[in-house]
Amino acid sequence: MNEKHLLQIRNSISRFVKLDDADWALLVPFVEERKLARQELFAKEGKIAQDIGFVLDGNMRHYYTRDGEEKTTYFYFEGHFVSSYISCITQKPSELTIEAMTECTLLVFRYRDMLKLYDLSHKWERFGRLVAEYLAIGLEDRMTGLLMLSPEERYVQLLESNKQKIIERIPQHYVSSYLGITPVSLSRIRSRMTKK
Amino acid sequence: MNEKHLLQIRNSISRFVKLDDADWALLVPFVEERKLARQELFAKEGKIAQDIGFVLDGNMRHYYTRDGEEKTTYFYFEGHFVSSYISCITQKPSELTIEAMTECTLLVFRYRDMLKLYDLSHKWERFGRLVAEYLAIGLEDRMTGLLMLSPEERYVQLLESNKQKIIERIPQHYVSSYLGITPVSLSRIRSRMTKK
DNA sequence: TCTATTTCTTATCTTATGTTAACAGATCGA
DNA sequence: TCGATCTGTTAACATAAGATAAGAAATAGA
Repeated sequence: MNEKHLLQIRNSISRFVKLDDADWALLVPFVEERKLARQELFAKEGKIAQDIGFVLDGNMRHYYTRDGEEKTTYFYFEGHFVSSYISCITQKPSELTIEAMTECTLLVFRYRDMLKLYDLSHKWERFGRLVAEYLAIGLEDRMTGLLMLSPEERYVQLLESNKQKIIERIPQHYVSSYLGITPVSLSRIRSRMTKK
Repeated sequence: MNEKHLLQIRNSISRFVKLDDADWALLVPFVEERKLARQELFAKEGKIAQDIGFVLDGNMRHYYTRDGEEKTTYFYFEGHFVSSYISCITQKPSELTIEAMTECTLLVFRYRDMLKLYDLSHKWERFGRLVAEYLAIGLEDRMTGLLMLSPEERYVQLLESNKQKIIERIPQHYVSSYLGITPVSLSRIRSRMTKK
């Protein structure tokens, strides 16, 4: 196991809770490295998700399928966790699919092992709470944007946010899906904005 | 303190974690009953939220203000918790206001007391995790509806959900706000549907 | 009870979005 | 390298939503 990679995930976890070596040692045995080829899936609609990933390198997206069409609603970049988290915590079949958009390197552990840590350790339980809270904060923010802003305002908000990677590295028809509009409509919004 | 009311909140908490009497005794001293008049506020935009409420009786709504207009995005009914939760956990000023739509009876405790319980007890920490996960599940569901469904489909989904109370007891212009559309547009959707 | 306010519907007009299609340019993979 | 695929733009048309206003019905509160 690559020590440098382990250090990266440890640092990311430490943003939620301060881990001493003993806490950390509880997780390490469960972590393994995994490579995904472009277009390979990390989670699949209809299957109960088991894995939590940490992106060391590459980009991923998740999408829902509706009327045979893929609606991409989230992106994952290096240094962030990736999972069909709702499926993990509910233990119901995932409604979303997670796909590698580029070749990816991940560190992966199983959610059921995380549950063991929750049982073993108050500190890991706290980590679980803080992760869920972090997720809720992001979702709330996203939802209020959808309820209160026009598509054009949402695009401007995305431009002005700290999510430049989405604009820079993601094909536009996925970005439009993220904003809840069609690719054609996003193209028009962009063209209207440059004319001003 | 009304024992019957305490039992109600204890039962609601027990849906997340099984509490023995000792666990329960940790929270009880912090709980007090509060009445709100119609239109009285439970949380206010710009203020850091401190309180977690449990609705014993009455209806509440929360709204965001934008361009001087109130956008109502959530409702609270008897038997459910009410809070500007994001403001509590981030300790940043609330972006939303919570208002009693009818006269309300609540049980209330402070979030900072809940944080004490998190520190004291692994089991209460777990409760915090499960509550945050529950919140995330609800938000994810709401968000995907907004991204993937048309306003009309969202209205149908609401009709078919277990949220009938929203349709039955809430003025239509608040429901339209919850769906992310104008009252006029909701009225048209309803009229289109009855003609079919 | 009576009045003021709130709630809901309907109409008109404007505008943005969805849909479909055509095309050009970029990128991928053999 | 070359052809196939992917990506983004633009156009034309249909449709639905937003804005505004007017009026009817329901409700609240004195």
